[in-house]
Amino acid sequence: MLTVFLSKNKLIILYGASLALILFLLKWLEYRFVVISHSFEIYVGAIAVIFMALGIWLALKLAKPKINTVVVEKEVIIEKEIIVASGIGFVFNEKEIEKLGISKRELEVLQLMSEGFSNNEIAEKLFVSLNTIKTHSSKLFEKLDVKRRTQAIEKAKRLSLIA
Amino acid sequence: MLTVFLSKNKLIILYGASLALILFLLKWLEYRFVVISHSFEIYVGAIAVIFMALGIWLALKLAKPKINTVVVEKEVIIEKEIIVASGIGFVFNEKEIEKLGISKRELEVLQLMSEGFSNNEIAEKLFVSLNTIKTHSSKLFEKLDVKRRTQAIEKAKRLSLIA
DNA sequence: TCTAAAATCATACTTTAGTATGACTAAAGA
DNA sequence: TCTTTAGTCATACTAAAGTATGATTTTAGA
Repeated sequence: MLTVFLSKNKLIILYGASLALILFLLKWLEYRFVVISHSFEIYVGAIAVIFMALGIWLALKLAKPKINTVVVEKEVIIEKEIIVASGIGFVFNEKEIEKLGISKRELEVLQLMSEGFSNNEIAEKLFVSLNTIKTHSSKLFEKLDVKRRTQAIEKAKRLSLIA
Repeated sequence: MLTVFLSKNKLIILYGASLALILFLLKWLEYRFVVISHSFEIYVGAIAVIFMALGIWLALKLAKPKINTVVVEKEVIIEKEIIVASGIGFVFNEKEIEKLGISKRELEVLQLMSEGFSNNEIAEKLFVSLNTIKTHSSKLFEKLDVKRRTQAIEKAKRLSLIA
């Protein structure tokens, strides 16, 4: 019971502990700096920096962007190409994506590739390392059974995997 | 000139202004609270909260835009215009091709690039050397004002330079 | 709780891609 | 005829892209 609670709220507990630690640290800093004259600004600045960093960290940690793939299965009589050409909207070929076993992250990379971004630029955009993008693209090429990114783009567009 | 600068850096200026405002506010708060005894904690707490909020706001503002791939399914009625538009024939944007000064050979290379062929494969197909293809593609990138073949493909398709 | 898939990153390496520069030829115009 | 342009090719680079392999960490499911 307790262990379940612990594991389930691991993240929250971690945050609480972090906060407590920081508060303790701040209290200590307060007593250290308050005696030294003209250190008030430094103390306040430190707090500002620490909490801003904490805020940024929290936001980035908690606000994980997820791809909302809304599946609406309806009768589609007309072929994709015609729909695209008529500019009504783009229909992702989710069946094919699933069939090929392409993950969300891989799809993101594929999309950015098709927009002309380099691996480095994609890495920056997704806040991951270059190596990660290379790994993603390699797996992508395997799944798509292609050898190059240009081929991947061509095939992905043809199969309506990406816009 | 100045207005262009202002409009281009609107966001950055806004951030700067916000920061200045907050600093001003904090200074005021400092003088208000510092005289009142035992308000030190309140002041520090306020700073912590404000800067944490600022951090969260900043992170959310600057973080990666969520990719919401929403599948929109609409009832599509087949019409003559749509079928015609759907590609019985592709209309090349010859004006743009001429405007950019792209030669026939370069256009051939561009087309093959977009089909996913490597420089080597293109060279074989056109019965020329790899270096020739590299020269063509380099000139092509200059004329298209791009850095990579994937960008070239994206732009060329967007401008209907190729099918 | 245990596990498998997904995502991350690294190191080391090979292969393509792309740049810079210069040279040669053929064709088309002024 | 002279000049320009397109097309060809080479050498020598630098910069990306892609492969192989292994490791770690999340995340989601059974």
